[in-house]
Amino acid sequence: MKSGQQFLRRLLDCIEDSPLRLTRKRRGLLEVMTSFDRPFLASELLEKARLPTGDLVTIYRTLEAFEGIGIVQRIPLENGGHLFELTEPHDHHHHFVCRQCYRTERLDLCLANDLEKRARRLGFSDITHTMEVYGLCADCR
Amino acid sequence: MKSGQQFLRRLLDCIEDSPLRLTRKRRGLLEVMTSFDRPFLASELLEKARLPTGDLVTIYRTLEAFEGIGIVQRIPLENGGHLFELTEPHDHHHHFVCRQCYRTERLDLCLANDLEKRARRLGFSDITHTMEVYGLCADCR
DNA sequence: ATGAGTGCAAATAGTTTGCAAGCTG
DNA sequence: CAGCTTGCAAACTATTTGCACTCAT
Repeated sequence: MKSGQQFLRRLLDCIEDSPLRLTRKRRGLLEVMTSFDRPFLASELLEKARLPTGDLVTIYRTLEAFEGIGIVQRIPLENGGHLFELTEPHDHHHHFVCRQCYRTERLDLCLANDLEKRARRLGFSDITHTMEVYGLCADCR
Repeated sequence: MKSGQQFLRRLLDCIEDSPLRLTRKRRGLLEVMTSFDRPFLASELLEKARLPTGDLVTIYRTLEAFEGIGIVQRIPLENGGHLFELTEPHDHHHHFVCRQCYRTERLDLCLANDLEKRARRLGFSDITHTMEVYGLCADCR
């Protein structure tokens, strides 16, 4: 529940400023996403959303579209799956993730600059990076 | 082809010092693994190994077992899959990974201490972390 | 009305599980 | 010779693709 209306408003604006179409479904999904108090699984979003109808495929495509305009960030899990997080546009950051309950804490530390510089020096382009910390949170221990 | 015989010898010793059984199959797989000049996919190992017989299941179980005693490291890929790397025992490190050809470069930078300290402060235990840099290598660009 | 978005069915990729048979210490 | 290992078949999870239909602009 990221501070409510103004946040939602900014995200809606962000979609309208993008080439994406603001459909009823997307409006609905966006609203449901703001109601989570933590990053969520695609399946959790589907479950909580079940708008008129709903399909995991649409969830994935929507998340991908939103990720493309920078309002959704993807958090890789140890098993290959992902958590998704609705964020301020292009607010890149990392997380501590409980491998049991999937609760996360924000990790304010990012080596993007250093890593990209090193990667470029090695001849890489189109550089991205991940950095996640997994553990058992106090509640799950 | 990590410097050959002495390396292989150390790994064999490592297995013998572990609770794992040193079977003919494992000996064979270990040898094939040393013949790679870069981290490999489970399927690549199967293909190159095809010892008398061979099965992906056994590849995965062997990799898991070797990972358990610290001579195999797992490199997560963007799509949820993994590369595997035969290393000196417990030689934890990270990588630059080409998302096209899967060639990797070693990344000598690890925040394990800092990250674990922060995680513990947040109440996490059994802490692990990942940090990978993905890009297109010079050859693939 | 044109093309992006959606639902349904089906496919994929990578990995895991169960169980009977084989081999190692 | 007990029990770790292996093979085979099958299941699974998360995600993707193809195609016809629908809806936003």
